[in-house]
Amino acid sequence: MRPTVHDIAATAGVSLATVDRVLNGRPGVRQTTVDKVEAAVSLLGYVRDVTAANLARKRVYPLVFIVPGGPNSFLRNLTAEITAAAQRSSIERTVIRIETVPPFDPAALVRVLESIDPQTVSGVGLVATDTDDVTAAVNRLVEQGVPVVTLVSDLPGSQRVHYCGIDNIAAGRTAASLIGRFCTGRPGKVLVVAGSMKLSDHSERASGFAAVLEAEFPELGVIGPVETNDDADTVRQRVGMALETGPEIVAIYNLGAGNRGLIDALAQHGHRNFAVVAHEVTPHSRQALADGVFDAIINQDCGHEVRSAIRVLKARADGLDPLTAQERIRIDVFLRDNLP
Amino acid sequence: MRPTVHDIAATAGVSLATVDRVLNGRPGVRQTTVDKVEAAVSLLGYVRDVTAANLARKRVYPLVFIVPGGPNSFLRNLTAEITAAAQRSSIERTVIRIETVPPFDPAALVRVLESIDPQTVSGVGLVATDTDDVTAAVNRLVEQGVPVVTLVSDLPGSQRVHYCGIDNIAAGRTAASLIGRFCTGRPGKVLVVAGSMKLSDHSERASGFAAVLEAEFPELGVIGPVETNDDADTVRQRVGMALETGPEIVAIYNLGAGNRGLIDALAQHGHRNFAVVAHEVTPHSRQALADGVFDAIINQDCGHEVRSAIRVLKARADGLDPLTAQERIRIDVFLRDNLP
DNA sequence: CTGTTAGCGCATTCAA
DNA sequence: TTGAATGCGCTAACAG
Repeated sequence: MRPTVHDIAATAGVSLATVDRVLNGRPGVRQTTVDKVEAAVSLLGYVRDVTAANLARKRVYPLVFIVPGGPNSFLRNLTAEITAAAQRSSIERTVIRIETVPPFDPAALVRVLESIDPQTVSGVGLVATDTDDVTAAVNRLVEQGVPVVTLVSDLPGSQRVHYCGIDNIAAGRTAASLIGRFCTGRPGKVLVVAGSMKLSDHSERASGFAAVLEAEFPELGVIGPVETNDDADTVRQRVGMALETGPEIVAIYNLGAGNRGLIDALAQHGHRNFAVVAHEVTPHSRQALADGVFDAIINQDCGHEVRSAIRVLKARADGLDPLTAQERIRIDVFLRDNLP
Repeated sequence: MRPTVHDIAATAGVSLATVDRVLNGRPGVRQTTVDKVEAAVSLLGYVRDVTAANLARKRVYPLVFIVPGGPNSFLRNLTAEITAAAQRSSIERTVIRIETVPPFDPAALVRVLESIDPQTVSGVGLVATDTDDVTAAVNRLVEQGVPVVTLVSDLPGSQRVHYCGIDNIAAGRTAASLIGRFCTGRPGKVLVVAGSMKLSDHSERASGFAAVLEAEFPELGVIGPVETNDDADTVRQRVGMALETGPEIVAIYNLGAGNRGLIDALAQHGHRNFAVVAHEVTPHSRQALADGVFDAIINQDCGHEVRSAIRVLKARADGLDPLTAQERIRIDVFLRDNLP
């Protein structure tokens, strides 16, 4: 039977209220009494029953998630996962609000961040654009005591308490290994397509990719990255142009969104045995993988990311830090055969 | 504010005790009263606060895990994860007992299963050998009302309530795709090494592998599977012999354990550019991947498996079924670059 | 068949 | 600076 506050009170020779004050670090207790209580705690090996505490306190965790809008399948899926989590709110004692902002608009992000009331919000998650104003706004919030986590794309220089997403440098390296192996010695160029180098996830993938390609597959060179703002039409145009004018292209790595455009361009071109690696499983990319148009998809499970973000935010709101092992988001590599 | 039992009692015009009886399906309530209460429940959209219920009931979940002993790194890691979960017992209201049995010994498994008291145990997890006696013992337990889940290796014909592990057919298919792509048209044989075809995970991997190889890479044939009982020494010997006598071997797929033996055999042989795919990240296999001896590792996260098993078992013990989406165990594909 | 009452482990008024 | 008493949402005796 694990010890309770009653046991602590008894062995320390004080009342429940005093035990509670010490446990929660509230003022108004003489140092000698504090010591007595703490002695009893460590003697009995007391650990607080968080569920009982939350019950007594009627604790709820008001959380805000800020997600870019727009047609991006992956982000829509992310939003859906947040909505699903919101549905489970009553059982998880959370109150989740989703704020949609225009994509690629740091100023809008900042505006929402600044509108957040530190008194009534116990945690914030956002898909960040890596710019100074956003970093500053995040830092301000953290300094006001509101834990902030980044989702999908990190804010490396900021005070955010956690990043819920994959290691994008490793993801880029993985893409390079796959493409290098799939080409097996055939010399040529790899066309790299990105959304925006202002997104830290995109720039990290690009650098990891280039590093491995240069070091391990010197027979392959890089064209790009060409930036498309994650717009499918732009992807289609830019890839189409590149394929026309660059007959030496043997592989394509799309490290951003807009896979639909890539698929269209490839179809128009009557694809000529390119090795193609892209990111994120969506209806389109899944079909392309099944059809053999894509050779591999690198994916992050945004359901995991959302659930992890919520766990981390709740834990930090209670002043404790969560099990990091459980919170690592994996780089999924999907071939046609292990698609879930 | 979400409704409580008090609200139900008030709108149904009955007492708390009656509400409780209806909610928990206890007998001794007139049908008309039951209806009244249920009407109130659905009217107010009541959902029970499980944490409060567990608090009041002093609920604990006594769980038994049955794991094969022996030197197998993966299984030792699995055991470690169960132990880690047991450490969190007090907070998760579980009481976890680990039973170690000799590996490849169905009779021992059956003996432990039969020793389990349905009155005092609320759930069982086991790494199963796919034999009739084990299936029968599992079915008996389930019929006695004890939920049983399989870990790592399933018992397809049984009444087990859930399987916590990867889709092994897909895993085998994935291995075949990787090996096929890595060999790129070079004809030859693939040596397939397994522990025992009595393990459903091994036999499923073998069949998935063979299917894809045959359909998509006809230039590659299969040698094996050779069975090693997951013993590293046996693996070393059998692989060594095969490499001596089979100069046409261009790739190796070890779908079982004993990677250490494989690594040794390859080293002795002065490895001649084989494509090598193995299962499970362990200290040895990780090193082999880093050294370029292995080309890919297919992995299952046994920490996830254990935590999933516990969630499922707890949920079933309470008569509810868990979110399946969250409980799917993924097939991890690790290259040198995305090793965690 | 139904209701009253006393807790589960903890937090929090309100007095002392 | 400390303690007694009440309640969070739910379950479980024990009465009626």
